Formats: sequence, structure tokens, C-alpha cells
Amino acid sequence: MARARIVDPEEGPRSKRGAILVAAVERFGEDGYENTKWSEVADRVGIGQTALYHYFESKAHCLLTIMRLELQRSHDQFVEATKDETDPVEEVRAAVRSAFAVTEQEIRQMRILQANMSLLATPRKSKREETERVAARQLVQMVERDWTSLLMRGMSKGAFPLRDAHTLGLSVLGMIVSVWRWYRPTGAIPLSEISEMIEGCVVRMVAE
Amino acid sequence: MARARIVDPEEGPRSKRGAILVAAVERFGEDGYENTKWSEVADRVGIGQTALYHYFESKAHCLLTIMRLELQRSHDQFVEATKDETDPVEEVRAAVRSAFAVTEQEIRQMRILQANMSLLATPRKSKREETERVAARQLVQMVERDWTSLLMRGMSKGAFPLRDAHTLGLSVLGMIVSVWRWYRPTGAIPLSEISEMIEGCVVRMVAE
DNA sequence: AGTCAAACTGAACTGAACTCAGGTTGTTTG
DNA sequence: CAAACAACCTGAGTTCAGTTCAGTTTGACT
Repeated sequence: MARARIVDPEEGPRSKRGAILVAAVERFGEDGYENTKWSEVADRVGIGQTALYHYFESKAHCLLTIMRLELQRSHDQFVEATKDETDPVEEVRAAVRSAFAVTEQEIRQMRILQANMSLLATPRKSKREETERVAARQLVQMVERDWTSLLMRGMSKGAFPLRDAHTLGLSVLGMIVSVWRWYRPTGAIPLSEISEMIEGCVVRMVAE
Repeated sequence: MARARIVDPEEGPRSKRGAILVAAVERFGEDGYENTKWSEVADRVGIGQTALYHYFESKAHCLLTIMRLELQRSHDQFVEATKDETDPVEEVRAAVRSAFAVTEQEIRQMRILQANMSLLATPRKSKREETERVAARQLVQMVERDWTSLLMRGMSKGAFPLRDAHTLGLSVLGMIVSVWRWYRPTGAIPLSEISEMIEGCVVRMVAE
């Protein structure tokens, strides 16, 4: 499986691009994007602030890259998880479970993505930032289409009652990703329990 | 009904506090908080930038005030909408409908609230900002409790199957508020349709 | 050893948020 | 009425994180 990794093997051996992304995910994920000084990321990687600009055009460019990579990963994981299922209900169940089968770093990436989603709405001034933004936007639409087309397949097979698949898909997706706003690995409820609860909710929402 | 209004009648007759809040809601709601220059808000109100500091300690203080007022309004509206209902299912329906019975300005306020929710997580340096942040946080918990206690009542009455009311409440709330991330009054689907669809989803989620 | 691109740096710049040191306006009170 | 006072406002200056500039260092490969 070609899952989008933070560390790109295409880079030169001396490149610190991957290390910067990892450090940025940690800091942006813990304290938030606005609350994190760009120079702190440099400190953590062990380079001067200006060296960051060798790899990213700006702090926002780094953030947008993180968001795009996370969206790519989410989409890939959805496709991977649902490709072998034929029964619509089982397909929905697999999709929900895959959304919560994530590492701690991926949780941070989801949190960053959700917290800064509105950044994708308005155009960016610089070229490379805009490229990342547009790519991220398209991936958002792709993830939305993953869900809507899954629901539409289930409806046309007669497994789900007919409803507005687009609005329903956005609602399901909204409920799933809302978890990353409050979930912390140190919290009282394990993620597996949340996943099971949401799985049941989604099935009742779409199939009854 | 004492709904929290943006314009506080306690203010002096010359005060532009209300006008600043209205202008800020418009600008923050349309272009986003980070994308809006604080001086643009001053321009719109027709005062110099520094005059803003007579009413708010900072741009963030203004944002936090908007968020707190919107949370207060949401809570009040929930209480108002559910107070006469006795049947748990009807109570849930009323709560969902009330969440979507909003004006265009309130839609912007919800959008601002959702987009900047993560601001409530970390303490603020200045006194007045921190006061608003803590008040907003408590209101978030109050709105969450509105939902969880509604679900718990329904469960103990035997109207809803027993589930983790807290996680379920957060999921329901997450689905509802996720609408403000993508909904625009100019869009193809009217809000009434979205409201009906979500109402059905929530009922199936909690009552079946 | 020489060349080249990738990787890096300290010093200077920018712009938006904010502070300061007062000035103006309207209202209250003797 | 005018003095006193608080609310309201302003232009000039400061701050600080993000960014640009003008080069310098590093290491792989002839």
C-alpha cells in the first residue's frame, strides 16, 4: 500500500524536509498553528530559522503541505479499507473503522487538518502555497465523494433508504472528523470504543 | 426571552462597542479571523484603529467575546426550545430544529465559533481575554451537558437504548455544528432541508 | 583539487497588532 | 453658566514573528 508518508524518499540524503514536517506536526498539533512560533520548529530540528525557507516558502506553506498529506492519507485509507467489501452496510462499517485506525502522529495530523480547514477557503498570494491549497481542496472533495458515492451505491442497491446522498455524506463525515476536536489519547474513553459507537450511529443513520 | 444580543443595552449612548462587534462578525465570518485586518474593522465602523482598544483589549479579545456571546445564545435557545417537551424523541427533534432556526448573522457567528474553537484550549496572557476564554469554555461544556443530559433522560425513561451518553452527545453535537463549516445561504440546498435530514439522523442515532 | 548544487547563516526588513501620551466631546453638577 | 469629569478618540511610535537578502559552508562527484 502506497500510503502518503511524511518522509518523502525522493529527497536528498541531507534533506531535513521530513524532520521539519514531523516537528511541525508535533508543535502545530499540541499548541496549535497560530500558537507555535516558526522559529521553534527550526530549534527543534536543530537549524536556524532562515534554513526553513530552503524547504518551505512560508509557515503557511508547511501547514498546507501537512494538511494535503493528511487528506491524501485519509483518502487512500478509505479506498484501501472499502475495496474488498460488497455489502453496503459492511462497506460503511469498514470505512468508519478505517477512519479511526490511526497512529498518534496521524491523530495530530487530523487535529491540525480540522483546526485549520478554513484556510483552504481563500486563495493564497504565493504560487507554491496556492498549489498546495488547491490540491488540498481537491482532496477534500475527493474524500467527500468517497462517502457520497458509497452512500449512493447503497441506495441504488436498495440497502439504504433514498436520501440526499451529498448532505448525508457530509453529515456522516462531519460527525466522524468532529472527534478529532476533543479526543486525546490520554482521555478516559479508548478510541476503539468511540469507533464502535460511531460505527453504529452511522449505520443507523444511513441504513434505517 | 432574554436572548444574548450582540448589542448590549448597558452601554453608554455614544458607545460603538455593538457596531464593532457587528462589523467584526461580518468580516471574521466572511474572510476569516486571521485573514481580516483589525484596522479593516475600525474602517468599517468609521473610527481610527486605536479607538478599538477603548472597547477591546485586543483583536483576540473581540473574537473571544463574539464566541462567548454565540455560545450563550446557543445554550439559551436550546433551553428555550426543549423546556415544554416531555416526550424524549420530540425533545430531541425540538433541539435539532432550534439549532438550525438562525438568522444570517447568527450563521456567521456559528461559523466564527467553529473555525476558532481551538482558541479556547490554551490560556491567554491578558486578564480580560482569559476571562472571556474561561467563560466560553464553560458555555461549551454547558451546551455539551444540554445534549448529554437530554440523552440520559431519554435513556432512563426507556425511550432510547442505553449508550455512553457523553460520547453520543458529543457526536450528535459534532454532526450538527459541522454544517456551519460548509453551509452558505447562497447554496443549492435550503437550510430547512438540511435541518430535516439531520433531525431524522439524530433520532435514528439515539432512539434506535 | 576543482566544481556544483544543496544546505545553511546573520543581519536587515516588513507589516499588522499594539502602546503611549495626550486631545476632544458630551454630560453631570455646583 | 462653567467647571469637572468620564467616555471617547487620535497620530506617532514600538514590538515581534515572519520573511528577505546577500552571501558562506558542506559534501558528493568528477
